Amino acid sequence: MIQSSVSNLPSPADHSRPSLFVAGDRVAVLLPLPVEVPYDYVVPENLTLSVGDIVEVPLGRRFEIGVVWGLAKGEVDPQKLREIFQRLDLPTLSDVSRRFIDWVADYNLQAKGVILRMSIRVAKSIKPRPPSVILSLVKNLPDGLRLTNARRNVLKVLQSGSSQGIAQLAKQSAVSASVINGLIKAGAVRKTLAAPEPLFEQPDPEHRGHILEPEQRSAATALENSIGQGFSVHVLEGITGSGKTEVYFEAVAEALRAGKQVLVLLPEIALTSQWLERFEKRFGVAPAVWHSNISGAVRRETWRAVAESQAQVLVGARSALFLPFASLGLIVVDEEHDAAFKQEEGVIYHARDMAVVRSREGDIPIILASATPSLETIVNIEAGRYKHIQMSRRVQGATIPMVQVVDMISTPTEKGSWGRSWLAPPLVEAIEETLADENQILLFLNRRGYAPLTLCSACGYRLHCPSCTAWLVEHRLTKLLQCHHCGFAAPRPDKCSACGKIEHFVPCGPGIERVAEEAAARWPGARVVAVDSDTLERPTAMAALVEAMERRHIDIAVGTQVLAKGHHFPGLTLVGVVDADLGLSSWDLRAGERTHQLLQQVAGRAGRGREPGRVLLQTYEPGHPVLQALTQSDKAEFIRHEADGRRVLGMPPFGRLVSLILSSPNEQAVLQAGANLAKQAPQQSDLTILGPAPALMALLRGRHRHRFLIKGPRNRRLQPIIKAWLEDVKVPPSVRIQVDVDPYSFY
DNA sequence: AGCACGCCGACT
DNA sequence: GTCGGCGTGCTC
Repeated sequence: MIQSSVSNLPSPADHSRPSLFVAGDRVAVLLPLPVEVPYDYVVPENLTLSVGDIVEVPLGRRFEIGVVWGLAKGEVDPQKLREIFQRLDLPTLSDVSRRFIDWVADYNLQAKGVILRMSIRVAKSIKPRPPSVILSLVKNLPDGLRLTNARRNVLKVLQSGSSQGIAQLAKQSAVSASVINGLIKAGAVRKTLAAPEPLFEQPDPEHRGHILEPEQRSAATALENSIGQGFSVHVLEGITGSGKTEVYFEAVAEALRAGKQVLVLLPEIALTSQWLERFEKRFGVAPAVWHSNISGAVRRETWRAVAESQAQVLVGARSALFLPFASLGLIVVDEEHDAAFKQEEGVIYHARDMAVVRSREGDIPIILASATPSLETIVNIEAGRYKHIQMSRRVQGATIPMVQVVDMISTPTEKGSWGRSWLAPPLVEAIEETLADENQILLFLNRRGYAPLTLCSACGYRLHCPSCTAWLVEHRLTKLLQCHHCGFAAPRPDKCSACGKIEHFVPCGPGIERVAEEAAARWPGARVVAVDSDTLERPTAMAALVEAMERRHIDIAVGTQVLAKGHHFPGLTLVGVVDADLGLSSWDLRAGERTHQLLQQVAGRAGRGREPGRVLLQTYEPGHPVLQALTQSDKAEFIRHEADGRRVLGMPPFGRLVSLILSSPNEQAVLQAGANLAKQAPQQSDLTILGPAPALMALLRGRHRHRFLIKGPRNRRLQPIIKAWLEDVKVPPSVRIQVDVDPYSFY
């Protein structure tokens, strides 16, 4: 849906103006702060700057880094102008990067500085990397050199070749650094400086070509041919197990041959050790990696390596899109349908859509890969804006799993010694057969913890979060009731605060811990694990789990979507979806589409090895179009149904939405602000404005929330209208207004 | 984002 | 009487 807005936006600013600035010039410097516009500064004596240079400037009583954005407009009181302090020895931000930042800020109605911050946040703490020190023996030892034992040791080590770094040589010769410094001073050892060692090894496009099947080969060729040919969007659609990754690796290889950098975006959750292993197998070395968990030093070196073209391939989560690539030649967005690409907090943007914009600004190809492309993407294919490559065969003879619906109305669960059951007889039977065959089982339930709700059996009081509109979820692992929205956690109270009864709280509904409890009770010999984001907190936990699965140390894994994405377990032949209806009821225009994608993905975990796979979906609505589409494998019909529904309502991708969320700890202030905005709401016949209304999550982290939803036709830019509206209305600063362009979640 | 300025509650 | 809480507003 980005495409249409791309075409009717003004073309990027003309950069033909002079790009060198000398002493006395006034330049605009964009700071990585919540500022809408660049600030003006004066270029000092002895400094020449170009657009994109990273500089340090005085701001108030401190210093801040910023980027030269262009010539100053000259509207600022000359009294206020201050001099740029210095140019930093960092790579210049490219024209493309700067245009991209401008575009993203405009489109998402965010302050430019905030977008810049995502690009250069780490630059602040980067010191120039010290050159590497090379120590070597001089040809003729100086006369009168006093040779001690320690000195002899050092010379002996150096005789076998030069050495790097004083500390290292000292260690090798078993002496202290002062001995080496003494030898340098005496002229026996020569110290030379060289360029720092590159930290990122170059991936080799010819390292080990994958043998592709004919369908994969022709897909790969189409992608390879797009490299170097300017902007294009290819959608690589292939069912799970069809080998999409190996296919787009060939496009990556082609970009490397052309000397270009490649960015691969994955949803955070799919960025796994298995993916990295596949990359290393194909290219000989690991790629550079970028996500929210990488630590300071690695982060800084990676940033620099990307900006200096040292790192040729970078794989990362959505924030990697804003890295200042010096010579980007290809972007791949894998699992493009995944809602995790939508950043929901702080700076709100959709990484897949912005990636398309980044490609267009850089005039390079982009590949969107998925087994279940989003409706937005499908509509773009049908309109001819995106090229479509389809793969419909699983590689290496693996078959497509058989999907079967378990109707929970006609085959209800039966009680057992462990209490209520969550597994209906047909699923129980399938599990027993699978256990007997010594194969593995995945029970999928997208609910963390033990029980999603706890209530008082005496009065019906439900335990809820004190600062959010949400139930507290019981976690037996930690023995705490937790709020999944704000992090509130407390032990279960003994006494009901409503009726005063003691010990009357009962868990309601299943989470993965509870299903695992049942499985362990039913099949005492089976090895059962429960896996959700809580149990995978340590970074090594996932790798350990994958290994345990591969070595068949686990029979039944009960897990949330952390288990459903990006993994390949050869021994897994049965997938049981405990509650296929979860997610269908929530009021969210993409609920059906998302559930379909998620279930398809889960189903794809089954039967990726030699044995055929089987999928059972427990549901109370066996006739629902989402489930019909899965059992009859009639995706096209489902998509048509989904598209028709949205077209009729003028919903995305056939219309545009912007959501405004007003929030404050003070409910009165929110109501007042909502009323003020409503009074001034733009009145245009083709716009629909809904609200203000309490948000679904009316209280979140102690803030009261009300929202507006603005709906307009697809060919209409809503941003200028919203911008004018928000500038018109004064809202007390205690009320925060979050603008969400193309909203995905509606809480 | 920082940082100062400002206006109201408990302290050496 | 001041110290300091964080609400508010500004930084070229």
